Amino acid sequence: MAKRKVSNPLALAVLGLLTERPMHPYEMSTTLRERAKEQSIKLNYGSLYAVVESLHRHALIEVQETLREGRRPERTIYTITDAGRTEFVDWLSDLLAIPVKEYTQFEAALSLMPGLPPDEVLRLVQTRRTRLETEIVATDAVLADLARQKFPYLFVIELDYLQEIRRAELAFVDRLVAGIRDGSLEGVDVWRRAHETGELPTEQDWKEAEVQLRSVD
Amino acid sequence: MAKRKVSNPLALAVLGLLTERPMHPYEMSTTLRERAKEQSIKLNYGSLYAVVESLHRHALIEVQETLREGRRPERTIYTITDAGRTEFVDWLSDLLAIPVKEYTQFEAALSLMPGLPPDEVLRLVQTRRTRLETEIVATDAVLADLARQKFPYLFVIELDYLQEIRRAELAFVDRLVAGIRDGSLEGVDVWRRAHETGELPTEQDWKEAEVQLRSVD
DNA sequence: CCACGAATACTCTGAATCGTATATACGAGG
DNA sequence: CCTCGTATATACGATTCAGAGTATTCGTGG
Repeated sequence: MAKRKVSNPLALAVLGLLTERPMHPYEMSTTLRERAKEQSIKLNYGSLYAVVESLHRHALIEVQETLREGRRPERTIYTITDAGRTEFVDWLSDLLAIPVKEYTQFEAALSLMPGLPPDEVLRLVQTRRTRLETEIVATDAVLADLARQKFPYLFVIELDYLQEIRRAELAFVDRLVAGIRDGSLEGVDVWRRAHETGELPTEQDWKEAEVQLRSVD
Repeated sequence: MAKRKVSNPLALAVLGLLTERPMHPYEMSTTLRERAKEQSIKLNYGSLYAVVESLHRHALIEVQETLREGRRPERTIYTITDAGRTEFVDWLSDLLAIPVKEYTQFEAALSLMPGLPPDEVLRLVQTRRTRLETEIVATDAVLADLARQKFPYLFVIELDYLQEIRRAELAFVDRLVAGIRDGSLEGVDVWRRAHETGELPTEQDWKEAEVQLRSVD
């Protein structure tokens, strides 16, 4: 997976849009919004204009024309170049075929979780559980509505993916809640005691785990 | 979830470490590495020093002493302040209790997927499937090894979470593969034809879907 | 039919973040 | 003696972000 000149996924979306037809940046942003791609691709003006400029610098897109209606700011309309089309296909293919490690906030939180006492964590993840479930139900309703309207599922498949992931997280959280509650989570006792007495896994313990852990990278 | 003065999760990890004992930045980085937290929290020098400086600016940590051994670069040893301890607990609690939307590359790719023809996508996600499975098996082996050594699962719980998520993705990919292959994926026909004739969902179609989709935000 | 607040259509800025390269010291191994 | 690996950072350009700033146009209630 070679390094890309422009690496923001928003740039991939821009290339995708320009594959359909020429557009100016603001139109890209509204189109993405309309199609709910904002859900899956982070969009903000600052980034959009920067990304477009960068694509232009790297000759993946080019200016078709710039025009002005009334006294509004100029609009610069871009088209995609052949290099751009190639990059789009190549990049998208990579993303589909090669899993890349992503860092989520929750993962970070889990790895620092022992910094809070178990009963506190229990309360917190129970809250998370509730919220997750609410989100899942809401999105399910939307998907059902769309299905009723015969809107092709294919174009909102990323929502379905999201749901699958959320459900998995929900399952994980449920296990965690149960594990803390009934003490079946291996290590809760140590954990609880640590927050009473201050005892934590020693550097020695880590040394012994390190060999295995290293291989995860 | 109020905005934090320092928002990089690496900063949370730094606070966590300084809760245990005073450290200098380089030691933080090696400790995180040793504990495989690098797996779950993105770490690079540039960010680490910047983040420490920022924490310092905001009085969440303070300099304990700076010392020099021989003619090596100086080491600046930091301690956590009361404000820092509070921030740590507060921030970590937030992350555990409140699900936040994260944008993954694969989600972006899925949402742009119709830009490639279905049979190409089939090939690509099959590749992904294989790689995912390999990763899952490898990490399972590591976890099993650690269990055999009686290393407390609690301290690598984030790996277990990762696995759960990966398995969910695998299940999703499997459904996708099957759906394209046997045509049961709603819309494949339209999709395939689009890549032969250029027909895509109209702006009108999107307009109709928009009401529902908007509510997902 | 007009005023004025809301929405539309953009641009700009400063700060945070990233990746990567570099400086420099020291100890160990060949 | 030379080279590597570990130790302890700093430098720096490019990217990314959040949100403020600035015009225009639209919608609506008086």
